[in-house]
Amino acid sequence: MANIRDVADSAGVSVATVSRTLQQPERVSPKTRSKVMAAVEAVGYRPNLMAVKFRSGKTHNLVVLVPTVANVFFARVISGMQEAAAELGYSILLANTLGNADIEQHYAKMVTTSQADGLIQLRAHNPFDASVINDNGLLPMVNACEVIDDGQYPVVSLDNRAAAKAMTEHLIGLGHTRIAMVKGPDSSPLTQERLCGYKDALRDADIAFDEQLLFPGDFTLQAGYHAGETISTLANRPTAVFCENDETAIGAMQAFKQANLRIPDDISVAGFDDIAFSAFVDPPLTTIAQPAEEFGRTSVTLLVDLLNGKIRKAPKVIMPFELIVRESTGTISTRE
Amino acid sequence: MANIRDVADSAGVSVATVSRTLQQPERVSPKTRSKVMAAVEAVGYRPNLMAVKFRSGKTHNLVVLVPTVANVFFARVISGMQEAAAELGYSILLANTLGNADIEQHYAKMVTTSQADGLIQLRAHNPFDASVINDNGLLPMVNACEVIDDGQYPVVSLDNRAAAKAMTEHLIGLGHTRIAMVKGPDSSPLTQERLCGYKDALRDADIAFDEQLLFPGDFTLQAGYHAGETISTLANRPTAVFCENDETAIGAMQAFKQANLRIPDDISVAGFDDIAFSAFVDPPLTTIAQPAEEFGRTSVTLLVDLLNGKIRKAPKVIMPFELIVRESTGTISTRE
DNA sequence: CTGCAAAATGTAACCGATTTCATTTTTTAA
DNA sequence: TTAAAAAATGAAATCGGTTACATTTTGCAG
Repeated sequence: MANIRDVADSAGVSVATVSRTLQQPERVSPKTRSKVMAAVEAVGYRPNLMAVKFRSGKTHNLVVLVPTVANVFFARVISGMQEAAAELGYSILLANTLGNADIEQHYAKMVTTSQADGLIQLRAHNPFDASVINDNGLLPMVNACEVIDDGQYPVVSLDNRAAAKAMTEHLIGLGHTRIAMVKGPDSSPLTQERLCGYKDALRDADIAFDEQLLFPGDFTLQAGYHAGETISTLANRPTAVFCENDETAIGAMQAFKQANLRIPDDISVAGFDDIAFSAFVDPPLTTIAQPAEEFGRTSVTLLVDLLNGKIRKAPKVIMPFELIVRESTGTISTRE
Repeated sequence: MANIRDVADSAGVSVATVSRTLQQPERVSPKTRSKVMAAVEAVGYRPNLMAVKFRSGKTHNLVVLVPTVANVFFARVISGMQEAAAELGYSILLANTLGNADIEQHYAKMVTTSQADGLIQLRAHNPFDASVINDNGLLPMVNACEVIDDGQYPVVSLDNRAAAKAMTEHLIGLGHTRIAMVKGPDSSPLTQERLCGYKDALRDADIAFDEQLLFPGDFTLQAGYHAGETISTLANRPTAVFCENDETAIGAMQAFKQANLRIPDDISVAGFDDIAFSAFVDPPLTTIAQPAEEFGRTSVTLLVDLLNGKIRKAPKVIMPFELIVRESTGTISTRE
């Protein structure tokens, strides 16, 4: 692989001149410039950006820790990140952690070992072990989607509580009073926040909260299906089910159909995220739309600002949500 | 950020000794070793891996060009890659190209500028421009899923023709003779290969190929829906529709339902890929399962072998497929 | 034509690790 | 006790760029 010295020799100039020709062409004479450019072509020079990054101490790489790229919502977030990163001259190092602490550690270490400038974490979990944090103070991290809101790091999130409340109110508005909820993992703050919003709405409507109407889930189709099966067989079946994400809702809908329940006549189903599939299931799913791509773009922008010292104290960005009413929710059937 | 010299000073040894302590502990005396380890702790040393990679000339980074991470099939492939890469000590640099040539170029250049050791391309397109190829001969690339089969690069693919033939035969076996096909982009070799398989099966069954039964698509839900709408209104409607991927099939199913067509009584629908959603739509989708994660794992393994010079000539790995018969395909309804 | 400022170019240090080769210290055998 | 061999350690080169500083060349005014 030809290096800058080869170019310099071939052009009969010094390496400094070559470097200048490529970085600040106006600083070299036109004659030299063309001589150098010709030499670059002649020897097939490609700069070793590893060397550049090493010397500059700036990698222009950003690590993104995503629980799973198989989650359609995250896929959209990532697209947004990629876009913003490209514009700002950064590359995304995507870590599909799959909930595996080792993988998470491995990629997080890229920041502490100068392989990346910063990190975006999409889970509510600090990937840096204590020793690192104590040694170096805060690390360049932005926390998005599912956040730890301790004011330490910049945060990009949704008002999940308000969104869940809005959805629950929508269901209440349709006349439902027995509204089940299929949760995410209890360890996830998302689950907690959305549960709070659900309770808020019930309280406001003077509907007693019933622990029995909560069903466990983990944001997968399978979990939704399983919850749906359980709910189908219930003696005093709820008339509406609010699922904490669309995958879960789609899984549950499938179970209801197999139990010969009509949606929404027998049971209303609502999701969260507005993934592409939601509009193409039968019936189309009522859900909460999140600006997923915008989450990604904002996270990247924020992180780059942080890296450039443009941020004093950790900002908290709350993204807007939108209630998307489709056909999976409706009034209680009179035929019951 | 503490560097190796700080450690050396703190421990009262040379940098060489520090390096050896960390790389080959058995080469230093136990006394020195503990002294150095203590110093490492004391100064909070984290090796600058950028420097290491620069010097060694090996980045242990692999670039992956994926058309879109929003495609659920690719999401699975990526998971497999990440897994294999982690095991082999490599990191994945994921480029969500979104069909954008600039992004593709940007990431491909990471290989030619020493920022990554190799590249995996999931599209049938050589991302390196001619100049690079001419200068350096073949670049370390593996082509997977949608491949350019010119024998230049290692390839990991499916026998798409055979798979499409198998699916078409399944439909013919159910009694269908008017079988529509919703294609992918015509520019994609996948489209071509699957179309060939479709024709193969028709020919074997002495069914005339009808150009009118081909519908354009681009692997999205929207395209499937659109094709489905068109097909619904056809005078001489086909009794089965073979879609070139699951997203398309799910989109088409939605259109059929809205046109009050029963699946599979009025029309059978088949997909390709066996994404997770396929089992959770109504009715569950008949499709071709591809070992997506295995695609990813194999691609990475192959690329690493290539990098280590363990490969003489470009191998061609054909992955197995499986016909998954669910409920979206059936015999023609007698009620017609 | 001379002198000086500005422009162009070159020399060499530097980034942080690894590694070769040289040197010192320790161990072993005579 | 001493010489030779082995082990431990250190000094310095190296990877490929960038850049501060030094030097040379050019341009222009007097």
